[in-house]
Amino acid sequence: MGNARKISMKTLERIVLYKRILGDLAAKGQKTLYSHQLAELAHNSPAQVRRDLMITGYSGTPRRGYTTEDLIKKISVTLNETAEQKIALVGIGNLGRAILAYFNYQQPSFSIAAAFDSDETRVDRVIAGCRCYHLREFESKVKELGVTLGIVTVPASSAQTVADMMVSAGIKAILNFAPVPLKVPSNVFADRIDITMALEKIAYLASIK
Amino acid sequence: MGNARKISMKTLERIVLYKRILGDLAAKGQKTLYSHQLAELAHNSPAQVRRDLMITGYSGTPRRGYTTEDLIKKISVTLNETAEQKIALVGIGNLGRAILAYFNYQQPSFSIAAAFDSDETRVDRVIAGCRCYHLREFESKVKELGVTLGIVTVPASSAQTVADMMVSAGIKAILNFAPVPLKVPSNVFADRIDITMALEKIAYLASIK
DNA sequence: GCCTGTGAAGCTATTCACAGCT
DNA sequence: AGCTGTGAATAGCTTCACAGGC
Repeated sequence: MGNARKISMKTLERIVLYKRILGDLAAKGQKTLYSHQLAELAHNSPAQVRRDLMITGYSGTPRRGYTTEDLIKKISVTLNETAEQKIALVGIGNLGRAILAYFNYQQPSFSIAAAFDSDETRVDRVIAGCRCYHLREFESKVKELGVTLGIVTVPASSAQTVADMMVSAGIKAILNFAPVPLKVPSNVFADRIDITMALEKIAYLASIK
Repeated sequence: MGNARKISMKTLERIVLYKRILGDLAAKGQKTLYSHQLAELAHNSPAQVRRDLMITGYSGTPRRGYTTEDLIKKISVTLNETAEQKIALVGIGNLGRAILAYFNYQQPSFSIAAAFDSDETRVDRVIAGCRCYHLREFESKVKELGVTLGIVTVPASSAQTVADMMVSAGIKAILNFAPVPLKVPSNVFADRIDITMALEKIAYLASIK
């Protein structure tokens, strides 16, 4: 589904950040801003900001800069945020519960439509407004609810199995918190957030300072 | 403290991943491996692996590849993992607790030395083996315990304040889970893990597939 | 033969610098 | 005067391709 002028991964990440920053500014009533202001808030350069915004097709006006609301809208369109996408989370452990709590009370733009676990003691209840099912119901629920995104918060040993289930249920992109890279077909996208690796990275950076 | 032949951020991230993969293989008894095997496990190319490993100074032998244990050791040295670094976590909410639980039972290589919160009802107890203190004790405890790394799991509104406290207590690197970029002096490193942004990114990637 | 290490090429991303607009 | 948008230059990263070793 694409008006997709191909966006690079790095630009994509920054644009998502710009959108959030702009949202915060808009909420505070700021109507316009310059590339150097956005750059300062995003911790990068004005040239970088202008270059990134080119791909949205939005043009600011010289002298007045960008109109906050218009730019937000243009970014949303660029990111194809027309249809709300639904999320399925698998792995109702500590981290899974934390993510459920985080989302369903402070993120309006996304919703976790259902959560799953293979442990009978964790299912058939509601956490932070989200229904929890046994993993055996995964495929049918995903199809019934029209889920397109998956979050994996199971231990490393079962992450790949869960990813395979997600792929065969038709999920198009996966966010994986397990400390292992997932193997998925090329029409599915898998990204990983690995807290231990992030710590090792900052530990190194601390050690050379 | 540096034998630091400058490592780029991307290489650093991959090397950390290699180390973990190698650790898993070593635990399974694998003694040697080739660049193409490591590449497959890390989802990148053999040339990339060999290029990355150059920076550790370790040489494999042609025909037999790399010796798992030796390579792990060499990577550890490259990452300056001589002195164990201690971590302070601030923000004992759902996510903070999940991280405490995750670490202190399955990560031997790091330890969260103390946790802090400004809410009186969350302090003066032990979670997953980690003592919880009121934020007012932060600086003295950090100095007493020799903490060098910080994890921020407070809401966006107080993240910068907490980061400032960390900086003035002498912490050298910060891992930030709050959805806002932190402003820190250039001798401190701040990295961010932003779950919402990660989701927006995969949502976009799902939408163009 | 089949691996490693690495110079060189190719590619991607960032920054510079300036014309054009208001 | 002071901003934007964008070619052109630079810097950074990845892949190619091959000499050298076992």
